[in-house]
Amino acid sequence: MSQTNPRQPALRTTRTSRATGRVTIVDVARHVGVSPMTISRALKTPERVQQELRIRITEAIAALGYVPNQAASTLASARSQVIAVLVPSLTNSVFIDTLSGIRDYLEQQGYQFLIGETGYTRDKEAQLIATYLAHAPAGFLLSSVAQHEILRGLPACSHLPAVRMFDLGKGHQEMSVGFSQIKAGYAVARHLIERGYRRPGFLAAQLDPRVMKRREGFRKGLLEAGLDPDAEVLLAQPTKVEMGAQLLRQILESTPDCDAVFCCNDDLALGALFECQRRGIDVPQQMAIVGFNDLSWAACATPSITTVITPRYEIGYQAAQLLIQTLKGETIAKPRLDLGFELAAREST
Amino acid sequence: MSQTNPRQPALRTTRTSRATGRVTIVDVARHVGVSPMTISRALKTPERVQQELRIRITEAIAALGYVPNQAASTLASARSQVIAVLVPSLTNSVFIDTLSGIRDYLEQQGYQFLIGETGYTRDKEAQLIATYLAHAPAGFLLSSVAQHEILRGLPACSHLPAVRMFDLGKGHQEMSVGFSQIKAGYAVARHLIERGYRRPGFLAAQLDPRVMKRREGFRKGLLEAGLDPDAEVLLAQPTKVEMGAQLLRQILESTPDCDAVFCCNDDLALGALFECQRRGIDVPQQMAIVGFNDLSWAACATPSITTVITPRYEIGYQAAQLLIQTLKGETIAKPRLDLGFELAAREST
DNA sequence: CTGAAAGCGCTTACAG
DNA sequence: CTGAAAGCGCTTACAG
Repeated sequence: MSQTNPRQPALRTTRTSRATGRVTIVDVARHVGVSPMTISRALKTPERVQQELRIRITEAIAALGYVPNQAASTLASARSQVIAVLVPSLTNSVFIDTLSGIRDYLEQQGYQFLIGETGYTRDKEAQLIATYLAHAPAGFLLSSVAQHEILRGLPACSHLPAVRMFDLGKGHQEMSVGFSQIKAGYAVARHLIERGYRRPGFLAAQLDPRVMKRREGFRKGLLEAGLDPDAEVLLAQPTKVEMGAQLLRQILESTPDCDAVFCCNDDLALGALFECQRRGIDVPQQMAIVGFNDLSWAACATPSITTVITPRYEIGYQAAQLLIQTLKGETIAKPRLDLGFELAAREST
Repeated sequence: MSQTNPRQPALRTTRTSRATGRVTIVDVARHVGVSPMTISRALKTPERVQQELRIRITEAIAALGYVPNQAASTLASARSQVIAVLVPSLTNSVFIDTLSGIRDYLEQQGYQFLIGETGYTRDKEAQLIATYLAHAPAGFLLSSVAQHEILRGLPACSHLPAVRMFDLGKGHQEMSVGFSQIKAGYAVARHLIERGYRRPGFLAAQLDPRVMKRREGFRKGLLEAGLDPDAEVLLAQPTKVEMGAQLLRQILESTPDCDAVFCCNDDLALGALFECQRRGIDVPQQMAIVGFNDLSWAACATPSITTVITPRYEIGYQAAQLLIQTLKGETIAKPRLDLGFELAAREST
């Protein structure tokens, strides 16, 4: 250990005992003839390195096939380039679009992301957050209030930035990107009322808080118009197309004079449409159908399905943007982004 | 620096200069009164730590709220707990089920995964593989031949285990989990022929290698039966429901006597069904429709859609299992897992 | 603009 | 079964 000759064989042996064989920043530095620190700078803050040197470093990196070791970087800087994203469900295509938005923004910023599926349960959410903490994520993109609460309750991550997606936060304390679920439900009620339907029902599965807010807005609209809001069938099970058929059968039994249904998502709407076709119920003459989200089939179904177009991709993109801006220490003008929604009136109503 | 008194303030300052405030393995060790090494063992190989000690350590970890630092672990061991998964598309629900399978297995094994969307282009695949290398993934789960080639071409990861999903490898050199796309296409042809259709067409978008293999099998079946295999419309664009309608219109123009269509996936089949309904073409009397994958709507459409049930979840689960077994150094009995498929004959044929 | 030193929090490889 | 030493490959915090 007291030997100082760099060519000393014993030293080499010692250095090699745990060698991984990977090309490191030290190899690049040696190749160029500068210190490792300069390589690090050329990578992170190129403007602080002489241009001529920068070019030689870039060439050396390519020549040696150097790939930075993220683990070393994360350990040394106590900051990772990983964002933890928590969504209730991957099976639900709704969140896939949001993930695409997140990915597109994070990719261009050099960040990676870890996707956690919470399955709509609080235990699972808490467990996932704990797991992800071990990866020292730079921040969180969440999609429920519960997640926010859990995160803030953990001392280890009370400082980590988080953005809530899909619904809007109360005030400016938490960042959020989404739209008003209540207003969307209300808009659907208004649409049906204006088209003259007098006995609209509500069909829902997977009763997460957002679905319940849509219901709240829908009921409000019906009540305001003097209509009975209690024609509804709610099931806690996971949503799938087939369940739309089942829910339609159920509401037809409990409310035989039901003339329109607001399905809490397009999968259910599709199932309801198929069930109407199967029973020879004419849509929209005998039964109007409204979906939610504008998934790919809504516009091209026969008849085309009236639905609420939601800015899913944008929610992901802008939530990611908000998070990265926060990480960079930029000031956030609007920590609460209402991206709105649009009701697409089609043949099914 | 030569000071040895542990309470020496200057030393504390030095130690604190880059302190992250996180609870580390050293804190836990101090709390229990053992060396950090013992804590590490209690976590990784508990059977090598005295039971009484193990319990005290577990308690200390809970009391202090210790979360292991993955970056440090990865750096020290040169092995991460991250698996890189590359799929062509997230929008396609087909891969979502596979991701669920992957997640379920990896989660129980304590692994995380990074998802990359290759978008069916080779450049993107190469770029993603390079990015993921920086995270020192323990292995790869891939879904195309090109990915395998790229990976094996990079010296940095020629040693990393990889499993190919969806189709089967040639020999035993690479690990693969999937089924024969050619046989599946062939089975669809046989089914249509047996039901008496004489002019079946093939509709496809997103012409990836797997789609082309289905086509190959389908054509083989038609040729064997003495039928003309050239009634087909192929589009390179990404697949979506609406395109099914468009493809049906096109084949009706190019092949007016077409009496059945094999759509390369269920999205296209749904769009084709809607188009038939729109035009008043009776399914299956005037036009039979076959899809692929058995997505949720196929069974409950009106009429229900004949399709090929593919073991998507299982493919993900077993591919992950194969990979982890390899990482653990276990011997792999069957590196090439044919999980098969099943043709579900329904009302649309 | 560039570099020498120290440290991030673990695990490896030995010793005992 | 337990521990002291060294090292993984970067970045921080200073110096110059």
